[in-house]
Amino acid sequence: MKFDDAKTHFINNWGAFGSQWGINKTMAQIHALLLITPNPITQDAIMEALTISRGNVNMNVRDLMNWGLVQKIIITGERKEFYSAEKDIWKVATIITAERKRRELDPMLKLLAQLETTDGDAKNADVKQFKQTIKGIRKLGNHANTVLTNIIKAEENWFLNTIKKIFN
Amino acid sequence: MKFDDAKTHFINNWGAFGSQWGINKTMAQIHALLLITPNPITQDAIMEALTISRGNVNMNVRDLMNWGLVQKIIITGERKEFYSAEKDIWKVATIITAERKRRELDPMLKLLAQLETTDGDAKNADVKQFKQTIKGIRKLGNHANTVLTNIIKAEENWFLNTIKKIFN
DNA sequence: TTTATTTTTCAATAGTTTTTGAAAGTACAA
DNA sequence: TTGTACTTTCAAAAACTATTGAAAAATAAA
Repeated sequence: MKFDDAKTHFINNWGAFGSQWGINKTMAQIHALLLITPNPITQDAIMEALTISRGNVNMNVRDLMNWGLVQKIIITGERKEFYSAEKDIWKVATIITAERKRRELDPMLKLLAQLETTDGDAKNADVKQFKQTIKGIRKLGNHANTVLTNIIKAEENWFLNTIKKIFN
Repeated sequence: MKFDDAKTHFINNWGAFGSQWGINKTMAQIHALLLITPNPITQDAIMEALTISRGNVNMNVRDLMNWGLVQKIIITGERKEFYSAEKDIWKVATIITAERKRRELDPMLKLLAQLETTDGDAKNADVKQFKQTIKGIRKLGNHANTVLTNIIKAEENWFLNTIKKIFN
């Protein structure tokens, strides 16, 4: 496959993939573009590469920065602002994992803990099933929480250790 | 919290949660309703419980059946069809994991394998970064693939063993 | 077979999310 | 300070997704 075709394929598929996961298609595409672009680029370059509007770029780049996946780079002598993505895929995965856990799993566990305190006739079949279901989900959720926390920690430690090695 | 409030809370939050994951809100709500309902219920009961249309129920119940999360139950003497959800949360998680892997991860890995064969000047910085990014994602993807496959297998074996125990 | 009941389909409608682009806001340089 | 280059905002429009409900199809009973 020709390089330019491959690039387009990657960006578009990454966008489609993101949609399935509740991530804005354009955000995923911008992320894909920045992942395969070695040097920081401007908002105008993103606009042109993906043929999308200025506002759209601005909004989604901000979101990517909020996720911690993209950084603004100031280049001395340049008036425009440049953007660059974290390129280490394992670090990217850790950031996304940590962020989704914080935004989704943590609130879910909080809700489930609340729901477990529901009162109601313990002999009623509906109440029984409700309590059992909530308990099951909470157990699974707690398990996921432990696993994810460890993954996140392991990666952070690995990253810190790498940094330490570099500066020793 | 009163039982009925808790029920409503659970169903609505599960729906909102599903939306974040690219799952139709109503589908997630129907699933939640069936999870906490001990006995099989009809489409009419779902319509009434969630105040949604007949067509909507029919469509989303079919989707849930395609996922393998819900079964149609025929009760002798009853004209209507009844529906019931798999209640074992670990089994539910396994089904969802297996299905999402099949629908999303597998095609993604296929694409990445293709993209890795891209030709282009190996000294060009853009080509270099592209290849490196694809390679990184593929490695992570393969890792995820291994982990998920093992989780799915472990759960299936556990389930099979349980079945065997019952019939021995 | 005919009739009654239930399920399924799908075009139309409603609702939601994304995108645009022009105007307002900032920051830099002369 | 004023002008210029650039960034951000946000109301309106477009695109996309979900939902309705009535008609068609399927199924079971009479």
